[in-house]
Amino acid sequence: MMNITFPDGAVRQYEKGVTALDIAKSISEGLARKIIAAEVNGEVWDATRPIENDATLKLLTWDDKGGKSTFWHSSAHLMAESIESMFPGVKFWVGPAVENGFYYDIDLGDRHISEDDLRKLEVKMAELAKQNNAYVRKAIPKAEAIRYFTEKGDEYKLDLLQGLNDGEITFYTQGAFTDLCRGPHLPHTGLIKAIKLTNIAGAYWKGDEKNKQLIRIYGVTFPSQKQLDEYLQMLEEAKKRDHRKLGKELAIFTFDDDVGPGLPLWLPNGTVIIEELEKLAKETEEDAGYKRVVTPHIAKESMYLTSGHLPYYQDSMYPPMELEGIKYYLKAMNCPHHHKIFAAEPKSYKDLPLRLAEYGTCYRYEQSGELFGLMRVRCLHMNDAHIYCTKDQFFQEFKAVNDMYLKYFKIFGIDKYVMRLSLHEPSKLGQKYINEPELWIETEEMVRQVLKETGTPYVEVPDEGAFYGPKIDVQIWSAIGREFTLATNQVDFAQGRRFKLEYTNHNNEADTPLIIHRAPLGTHERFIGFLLEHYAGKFPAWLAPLQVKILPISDKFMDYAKTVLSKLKKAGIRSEVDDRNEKIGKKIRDTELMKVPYMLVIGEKEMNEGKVAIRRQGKGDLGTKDADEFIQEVKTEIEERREG
RNA sequence: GCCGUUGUAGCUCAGUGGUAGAGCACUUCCUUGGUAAGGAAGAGGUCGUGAGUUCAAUUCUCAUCAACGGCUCCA
Repeated sequence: MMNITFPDGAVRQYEKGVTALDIAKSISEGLARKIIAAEVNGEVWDATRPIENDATLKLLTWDDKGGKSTFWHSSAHLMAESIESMFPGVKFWVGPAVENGFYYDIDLGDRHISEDDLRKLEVKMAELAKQNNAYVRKAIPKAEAIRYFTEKGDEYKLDLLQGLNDGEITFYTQGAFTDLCRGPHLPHTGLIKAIKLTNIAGAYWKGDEKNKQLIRIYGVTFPSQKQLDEYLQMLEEAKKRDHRKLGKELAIFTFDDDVGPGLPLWLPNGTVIIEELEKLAKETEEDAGYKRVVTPHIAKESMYLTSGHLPYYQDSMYPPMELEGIKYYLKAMNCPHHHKIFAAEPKSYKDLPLRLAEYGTCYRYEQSGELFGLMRVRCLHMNDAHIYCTKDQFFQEFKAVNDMYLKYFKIFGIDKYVMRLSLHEPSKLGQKYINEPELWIETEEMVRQVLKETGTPYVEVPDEGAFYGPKIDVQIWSAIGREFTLATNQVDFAQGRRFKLEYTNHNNEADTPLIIHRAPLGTHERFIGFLLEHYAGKFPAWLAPLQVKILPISDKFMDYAKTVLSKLKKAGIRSEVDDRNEKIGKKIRDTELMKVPYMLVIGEKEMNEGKVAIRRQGKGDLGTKDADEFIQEVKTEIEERREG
């Protein structure tokens, strides 16, 4: 007998060789039917794998994270089985579970696969699932495994085997399909009740674009049709707040074929938002001791050679224009221009920290397939600034930037993000990263200290730094689940030297400043794209393109409506009168759909009493108020940038 | 850039080898109506672009451009 300890601390005795599924059955049949896998001593195991020694045990169902990923990984095997039956002789790479489902990477040889094939595969999978085939685990000696896949002619699995040690290799078989796999898996295929293959994509082998491209098929499965339906419903809901859809509906931005891909045109409504954001940035930066500067959109090649950007960035810069033998590039970043401003006049330690800010327009030639609405564009307006400081000032300055981030996030109510400390990768010094090993380690530690001492939660990620230093990125997710960097705060110990930036220190010696690059509001493009989704288009009054819409019940009240309008305008509130010949219900509906924060319904009663009937978007009728009182309240709400 | 899908009116989308339709939006008229769609009439498209097959192409084929879903990449 052996002791099995459960999550609640209870200990029960079982025969050696018992499985988690047996244990579940001993508790209840209902539970046993739901078991997907088990955590044995903290490791996820097959529910059907015998337990031979004392262990802690947690039974995993669909509701556990480990349960879902096991379910989806097993689904990937089931999909592979149906693919192999439809396309005999295909070769498989890997088929992991992902955040929402699973995929399998496949080499189809010369064959093609279409959306229609996915529907056929779904049918085949459902048919195979119904056979309730067990997933059978088998330990295999390495030599035998190599023999198996050599006979099968599958070089991908042989490549995988190279990295594995003899004694740790297992095969899993369900039905007619056998795969090299660490597991774990479901007890049997019958648990997979609802199947949706979502899309076909190309994926480079081992994620390297120099390698052959495999076909990746994504899918998602559930233990019941109801859960699949709910999931698909949720995806539909998410699409409703996609910034590309809202951007069109609310007339925020547009693209035009003649202007070019990735070059957004900001419509009047979007421009209002841009200007409000710039106003916020300018106020905040003024308070924080920044100086504003303005720089040209182009510069000579020599500057980007000095900065070192050219060898790293050339592929994502628009090609140069050449005049009189000199190459000019559209700027892809503002830093070098700002460095030149620093260098324009001799500096003393008394001038530091020097903080230069600009909403800089940059152009980056992103690959066509990478463009994505406003989130990934080729023309961007960056909330940029560079802080030049001494090493002694660094902590204070970096912390102040961090505080500015948090202040902004509070204003916008941004709470779903991850701060990511991006570090260098020592093996790539001199290639992806500037070859200054000591400085990397030193500055990375300083940044880490700021995060720790300010109690900012963060994750560390190697091999994500900028080429000139470590950085903190703020990661967010779009409505459809794609991850983006919203804002960035970077250390730069390289460009100061490259540009020979110097200041005279206390000892009358020349010294090189440290540089902080920071963009708390990222770019207008990505930030507004994010805000559209964050607010689902319902901007707080201070950001709303139109803040108040006056809705006269009939044109008899038009004169009074115009009186109210002129008062609103005088108070600096963006407002309009709906003077269309429509019924009030229609005017309200249209204004609600345009997500205007305040509607003023005006009829005979309001006109006679000098009042306005207030309706708040999404909240309905708020009753009547004296017109002047309403104006004062809205004005305050806007000035305080309240969320509403 | 690569793999896959799509491209019809301002928007959302039907449809067809014999040069096109709906709803909303728009214009005009009727209606002056109190908190999410009043009624009628009208106007609007060389069916993304270029070539090919055909007596005939928006429809079939190819190329190209753009968008979308991924990969790679990134603020």
